[in-house]
Amino acid sequence: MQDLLAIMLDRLEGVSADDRGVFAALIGETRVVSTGQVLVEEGSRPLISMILLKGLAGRVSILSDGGRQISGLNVPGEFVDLHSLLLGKMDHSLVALSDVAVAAVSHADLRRVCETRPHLMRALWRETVVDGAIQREWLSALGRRPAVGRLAHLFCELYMRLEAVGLAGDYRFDLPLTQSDIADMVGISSVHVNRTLKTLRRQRLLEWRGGEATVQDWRRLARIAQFDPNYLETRLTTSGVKPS
Amino acid sequence: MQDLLAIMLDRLEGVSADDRGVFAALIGETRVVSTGQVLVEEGSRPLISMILLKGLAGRVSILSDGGRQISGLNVPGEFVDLHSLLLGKMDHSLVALSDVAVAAVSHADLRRVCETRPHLMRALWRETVVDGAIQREWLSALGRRPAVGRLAHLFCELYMRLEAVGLAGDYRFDLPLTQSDIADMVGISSVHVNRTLKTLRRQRLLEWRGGEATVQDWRRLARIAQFDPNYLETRLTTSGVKPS
DNA sequence: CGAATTCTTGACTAGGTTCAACTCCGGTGG
DNA sequence: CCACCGGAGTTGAACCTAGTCAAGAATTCG
Repeated sequence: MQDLLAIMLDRLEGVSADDRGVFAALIGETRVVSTGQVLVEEGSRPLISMILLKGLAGRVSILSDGGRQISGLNVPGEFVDLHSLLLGKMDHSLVALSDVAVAAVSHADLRRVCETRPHLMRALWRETVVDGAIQREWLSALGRRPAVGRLAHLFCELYMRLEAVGLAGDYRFDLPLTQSDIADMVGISSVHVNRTLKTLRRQRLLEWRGGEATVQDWRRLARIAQFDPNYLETRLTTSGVKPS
Repeated sequence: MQDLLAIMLDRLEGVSADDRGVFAALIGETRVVSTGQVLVEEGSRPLISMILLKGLAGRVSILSDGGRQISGLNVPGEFVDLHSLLLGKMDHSLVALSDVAVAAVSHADLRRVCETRPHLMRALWRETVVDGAIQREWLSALGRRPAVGRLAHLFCELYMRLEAVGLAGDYRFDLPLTQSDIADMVGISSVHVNRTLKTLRRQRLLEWRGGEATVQDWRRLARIAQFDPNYLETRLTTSGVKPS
């Protein structure tokens, strides 16, 4: 968990060791939250932002007809709600999709430090912008890919993001979510997620059982997904090997 | 067009008159671009960012199967590609969806000014974050709303965004796009856009002909859209009346 | 005025939803 | 230790929303 903080710090681009130290000193208490709990409530006005150290957190919007959309997923080493530093009210909730650990940074501290450390501010800005790039890719998935493509794409993306922080390798990673969670990310029904996973399994592209996912054929999976890692590359510069 | 620059400057939050002046001085030549032309190419590494002064610009991603997704739309008074200041390669293209005018700001200038003017940098950061909030809302639309809801939502959003910069009022606004453009924004086929618009027209909720849109019944349209303006509010503080 | 988009509509198809039942699993308490 | 419980996963059948293909009407543009 501590190494994830290190990875996160390491990823801040163009920040001097000095600035990095100052930022590291702002990171507060670690909090552990269990599956299903709300980290930040829609409509609230947070005074802190959180760095995810363990588990998976999702951005959840509830529509007025009861529909649930998960508009983003965070993996360890990422800020979950850095944007709340700039925005007033939260336009969505943040929910622990698995058991989670987070570290808090107060907005007051962040603001103060940003005043005098432009490179640090820039690096934080960049984090939110990378987030945006991922969101755009999700938009293309929801708008223009069929169910198989959406699932395939999600698994490709998750593999690369987790691999970049050392939580995946050898085409395997933990994914302690329910099929309903996935359904709400890719915008299809949970029943259809189930059926679609079955076809991926039958084609020996992807296994996902007991919370562990295995990509059996990256090449073909990426093709079905129309996966182009370009949008992630920016964040993967610290990473080692990437799948081809 | 000049007033749009003024509006844009005015919207930068928490920026002193001094900083505002410095920023205004960076704004360069105006360029006019006609419908369908590419403003920024996917894969390029821009050295400038552009402020939209007139017309509509779209973020366009082309999938490897030829599908087109428009993952965002800019209205006058917004930066179209401010995020390119932080990211390396463009992960999508920017296209003039109508005849357009843009003003350029060089990245070198922006970087220089950001070094010494944290409040200005913060305001720019905020612009990109508001952009992200809109993207999230689009995600919910694509993931969890049926075709009518998506169209209704898009028209509600556009009305409010245009109204905020004085380009809409009295429930009318110019929308010089094709039905295909809309189709690629909301992730349905253009044929279905056509049919869906027809039902909205028949229900006397929305008219859109000859490039001009009229919301005939805001209340009901917003209900169908499950439109909650919360996510835009942040940007509407400068605006006058808002629809109820 | 002619050509090219764009819009409109119909008929058919396909992908995904819904509802409902049944299974599988981990946990919990008797 | 086992019986029970609840949540998650699996499957089938009927239905429906939206996609595709194709052709004709209406606009726009040169």
